[in-house]
Amino acid sequence: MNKVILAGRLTKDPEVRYTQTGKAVASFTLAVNRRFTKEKDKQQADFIPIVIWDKLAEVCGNYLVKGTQVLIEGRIQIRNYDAKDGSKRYVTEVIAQSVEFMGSKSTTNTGGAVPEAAKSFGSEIPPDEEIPF
Amino acid sequence: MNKVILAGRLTKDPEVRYTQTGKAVASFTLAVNRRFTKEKDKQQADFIPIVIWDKLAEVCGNYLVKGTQVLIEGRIQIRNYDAKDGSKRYVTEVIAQSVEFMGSKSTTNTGGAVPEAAKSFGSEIPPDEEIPF
Amino acid sequence: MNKVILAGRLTKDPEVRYTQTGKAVASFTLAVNRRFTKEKDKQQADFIPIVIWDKLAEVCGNYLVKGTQVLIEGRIQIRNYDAKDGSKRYVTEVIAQSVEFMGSKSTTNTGGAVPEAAKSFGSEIPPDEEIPF
Amino acid sequence: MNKVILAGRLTKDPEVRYTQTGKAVASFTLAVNRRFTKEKDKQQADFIPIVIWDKLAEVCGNYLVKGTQVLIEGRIQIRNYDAKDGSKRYVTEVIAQSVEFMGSKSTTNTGGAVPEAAKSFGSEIPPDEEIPF
DNA sequence: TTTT
DNA sequence: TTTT
Repeated sequence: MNKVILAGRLTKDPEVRYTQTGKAVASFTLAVNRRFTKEKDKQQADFIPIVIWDKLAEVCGNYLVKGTQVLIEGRIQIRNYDAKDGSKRYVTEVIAQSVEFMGSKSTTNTGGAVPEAAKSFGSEIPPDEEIPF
Repeated sequence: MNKVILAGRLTKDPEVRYTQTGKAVASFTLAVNRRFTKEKDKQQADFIPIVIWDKLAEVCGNYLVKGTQVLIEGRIQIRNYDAKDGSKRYVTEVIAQSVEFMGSKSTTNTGGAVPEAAKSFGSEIPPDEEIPF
Repeated sequence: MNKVILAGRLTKDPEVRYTQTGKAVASFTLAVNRRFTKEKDKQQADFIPIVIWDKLAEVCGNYLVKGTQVLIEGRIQIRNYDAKDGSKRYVTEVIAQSVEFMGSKSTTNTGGAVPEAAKSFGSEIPPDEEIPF
Repeated sequence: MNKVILAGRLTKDPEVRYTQTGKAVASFTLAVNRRFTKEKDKQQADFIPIVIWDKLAEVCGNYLVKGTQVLIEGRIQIRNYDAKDGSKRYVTEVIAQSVEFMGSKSTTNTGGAVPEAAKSFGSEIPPDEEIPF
């Protein structure tokens, strides 16, 4: 079990790229506000890198923009790469498995509204069926 | 581990009552929309009974109203009681441990805004401290 | 968002049935212990009805037995049916979307071990791929 | 909302230190195995840094050892520090809010068993009370 | 019995 | 750098 649930806002428009095999990958940083701790604690936030694959990446690229409020479900993943100085470096990202829009209508690139059908995606639920007992 | 996370809207204003020992208990039903399943599937929802105790109950009584969009964290609890016909009956409720307001400004009873300090409560986070290594 | 995570033990072997269209449905009750509350509080538990569909239902039917310890991810669903006395009755169930075996080797029906490949199922993760940036 | 749930095993004994103000902080790395992806994919895991504060830190220091299987609930936190070369570096950690032991009895340092009362801690649940309606 |  |  490796499960993450985050509510926050995009700090910038998503970037969408493609792997050599043609898979879409979207990425952005999510600002997740911390709970107030009484004192005026200058509204702290964690800035968490989000990565999204495939069709979900494309939908996000089309509908999310800087400031959009989303509810993300995913998992933590740690990637390593070699720094220029030869040392091994680690990046921690949340791989999103589903993304839900939340209330607040932020400005969108297109000025348009999000179609009802695109408000929630990534883990469809099968239609209700009679349970045979 | 018994953990529940729900995003939805109150189907009515919360009811707040008090136990004989003076503890506050709030309750309401949360409408949680299901994911679309392609077909026009007439916007299905689950209507989930929520129960909240103590100070959190009072805050909810003060700020939440019918239609408010919230993000709830809690646990499933099964209570049993004796029906009038003598049989044992079970109720399943979600005991909320924390409640967060979400974007969409629905009409409020008071017409007033939710104070910033009341937007999220139930599991405060201690201020950041230096980790000693 | 309608997400549930439960850790507990089956109170009996799963029952597997089939819908008229041939879909498998497994069901069982999960005993989820509550957190101790200091006093000897006689080890309380919630007994939560679990429902599982399709291939996952069959795997569960094959490997889970009374006493097996599992970690379940799913969603709350409320079903209604008509009682014999004509009134409407509601049942709350957790629809499991993934099931993970946990440590404790309980007795199994077959006396055999759970094959490594069956220890966790319901939400496979694609193999790691280079992120193109 | 910033919620993480992880099941995995400690890759080493926890380290417990103290801040200048005397608060305990425990830390260790949790190995969280990924879901199989069919192929023999050489049992991949994510190695996730866990940080625990206060009393919970001390309990963990006393009972957890390398190999212990645990279920952790917490939140993602990003800390920044200045590298020796003057650049800003970021560390991502999971701050654990509750820890539950899981089945598998791994070898312990002490050779002793975990007392029942220490099996789960960090988010106690109040004893059941009559709901006044 | 239900929310948007 | 890593657990079973």
